[in-house]
Amino acid sequence: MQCDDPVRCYDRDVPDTRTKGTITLLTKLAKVIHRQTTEELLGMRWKHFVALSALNEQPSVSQQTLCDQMVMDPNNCVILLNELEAMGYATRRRDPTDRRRHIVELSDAGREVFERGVRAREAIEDDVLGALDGEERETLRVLLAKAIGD
Amino acid sequence: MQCDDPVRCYDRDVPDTRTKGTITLLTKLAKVIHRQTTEELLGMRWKHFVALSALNEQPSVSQQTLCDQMVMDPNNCVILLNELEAMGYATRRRDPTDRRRHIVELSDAGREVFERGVRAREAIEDDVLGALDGEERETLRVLLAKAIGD
DNA sequence: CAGATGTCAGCCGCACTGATATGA
DNA sequence: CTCATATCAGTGGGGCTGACATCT
Repeated sequence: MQCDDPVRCYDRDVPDTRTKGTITLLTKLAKVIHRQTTEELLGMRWKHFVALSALNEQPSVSQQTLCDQMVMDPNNCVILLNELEAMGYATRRRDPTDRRRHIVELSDAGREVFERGVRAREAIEDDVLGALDGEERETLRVLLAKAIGD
Repeated sequence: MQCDDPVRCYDRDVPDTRTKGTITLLTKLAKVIHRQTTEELLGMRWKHFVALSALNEQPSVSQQTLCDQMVMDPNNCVILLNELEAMGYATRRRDPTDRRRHIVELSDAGREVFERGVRAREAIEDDVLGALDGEERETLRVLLAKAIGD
C-alpha cells in the first residue's frame, strides 16, 4: 500500500463528510448568494429587503424582536431602521404600554417595494439554485426553515 | 380587533413562501452559524479553517483556483495565504511550468490543526442543526453540495 | 502587444464592544 | 436601585475597486 496517509490519499470511494461539512457548504453557498444579490437586481440592499420581509410577516413588532429575527445586533439594527424610515419604507413609534420599546411597522411604500423585491429574489433564487429541481428546492427550503426553527 | 397583541397576531392561513424564500432562510442560517463559530471553539478563524479544508481536498492547487473555490476575491486571498504561511499551515511556491502561478500546499502542521478543527466544526454543526435528525442533515448536505456544484 | 496571475493601497458595509440616556 | 430598551462612538475584519509588477 503506497498511501498510508489517510488525509492526503485521494482514492477514497466514500463521500468525505470531513472536508465537506454541511455548515461549510452552507456558508459557501451564502457567499455565492451574497455575490449574486446586487442592489441593482433587488431594487434595494439585501439587508433592507430582509427587514421588509420580516415586517411583512409580522406587521407590527418591537424593534428588539425584529433585530433578533434578522440575527442582527441592536446597534446595526438602529442604523438599518433609520435608513428604512428615511426611505419611507417603515415607521417607528413608542409602545404606549411600555415606553422603552419601539413598535416598527411597514409603510405602504415599503409594502410596494417589497413586492418588487420578492420577484427579484425569486429570480436570484432560480439562478443560484439552478442545479436543483422544484422538489429539491422545496425540500431544501423546508429543512432550512426547520433548522432555524421557523 | 380580535388580536390584542399585534406582535403575535398571525391571521394568515397559508405558508408564506413569499416572505420565507430559500435564500432568505439560507442567509439567515449562515448568520447564526457565523455567530456560533468562534475562534475559541475552532482553534482558528473560520476563514482559515475553510482554506485548510479546501487544501485538504486538493492538496496541490493554484492560488486562483483555491480562491475561487472559497468564493473569495484574489485580494483577500493573498492576505489569507500570507496568514496561513505565517502560521506555518500552508506553503506557496511558484509553478515551474507557469511562473505567474503560485502552487499552494497544506503543511503537516496545517493538516494537524485541520483535524482538530473538523471535530470542532462537527460540534458546531450538531448545535446549529440540532432541530434536524441525521437523515435530514444528510439530505441538507447533499442538496447544498448539489446546488454549489461540488 | 494583449492577457493572465498575484500583490498592494484604499474605500465601504457591517459586526461587535463599550458607554450613555431613558423608562419599567 | 435593578433591569430592559434604544442609541451612538469607536474598533476590526472582510469585500470590493483600481493600480501595478511579473510572466506567457
